[in-house]
Amino acid sequence: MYTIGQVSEMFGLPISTLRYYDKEGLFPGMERQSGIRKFSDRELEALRIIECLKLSGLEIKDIKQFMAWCVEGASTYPDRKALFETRKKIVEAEMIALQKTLDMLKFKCWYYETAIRDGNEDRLNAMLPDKLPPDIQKLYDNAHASEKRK
Amino acid sequence: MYTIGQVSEMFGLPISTLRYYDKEGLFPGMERQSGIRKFSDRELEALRIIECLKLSGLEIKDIKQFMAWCVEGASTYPDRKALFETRKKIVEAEMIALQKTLDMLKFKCWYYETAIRDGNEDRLNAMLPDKLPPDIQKLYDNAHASEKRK
DNA sequence: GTAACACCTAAACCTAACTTTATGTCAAGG
DNA sequence: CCTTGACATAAAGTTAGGTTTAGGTGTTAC
Repeated sequence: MYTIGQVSEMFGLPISTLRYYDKEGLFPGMERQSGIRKFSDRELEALRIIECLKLSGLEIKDIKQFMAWCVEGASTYPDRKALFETRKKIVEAEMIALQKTLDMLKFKCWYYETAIRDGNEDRLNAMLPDKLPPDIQKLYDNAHASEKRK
Repeated sequence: MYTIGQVSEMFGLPISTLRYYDKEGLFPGMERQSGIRKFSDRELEALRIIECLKLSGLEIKDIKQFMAWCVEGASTYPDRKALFETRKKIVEAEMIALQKTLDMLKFKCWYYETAIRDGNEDRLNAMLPDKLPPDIQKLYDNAHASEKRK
């Protein structure tokens, strides 16, 4: 059993955030001792899941729904599974988008490195859009690939 | 040269958003004909870059700074390069975090699939935290890996 | 016995990135 | 001529996810 201050330390989260999460219903059935919150292992595990779900882009109200399902019992297994399946698809799509973004960033790093060496962008402009060095061309093409023809 | 309505169509962005971007200084030096915005190829390219930079997590004010650097000329190449280098590092870190999140999601999908088959979580609880099937164990371990011991 | 702490609540405040609203200009069509 | 539609502005409103503030309680340290 931990106090809110201890949990704040453990997770590196402000106390105000933990209270906000509680107010939003993210710790259903958390114990209290004369008004003071008692975080048990169940709440710590909940917090770990909250951090993951937040990273995956879930909103607070959806996390609250998930926590409510957990309390409700075995009848909500399919709902919980569906939630994770949906998230998985979204995160997979996000990874692909992020890889594209990363290729754009790598290209831009090379671009400005070259511009700095040349002192201008003339040579670069002459290479664009399809006479770049092969490895750079790959980055450029991936970064500029349209989603339409997936 | 395009009107704001045409650009809105082309990029699938609301007109209000384009006007907002303009107000925030994301199209420095955009032409006007008797008050009406004229989007040239330069603004379209800017918009493409804006979309990428937004995806990479950059804020509007930083994008504005970048656009200002572009207008300023060759003396700002190092600033622009530094911006992209920083972004690159951040996105790379994000990819790793997202992979961890994805492993957690995959684990949870398996978890609830199993719970549905069993009708309860008893067998699952008995397997946790280190007697899971090997491939699942890998997901679980990666998802629960602490950042502290990187 | 009082000061320092750690906890509590309700409610106001904050920020980013838009969106909506209210009001107005201007050109073309019936 | 007058309505429709696309453009314009300034300013207010919205939403999520917190954070801050103001005021109060309860326990331990000196």
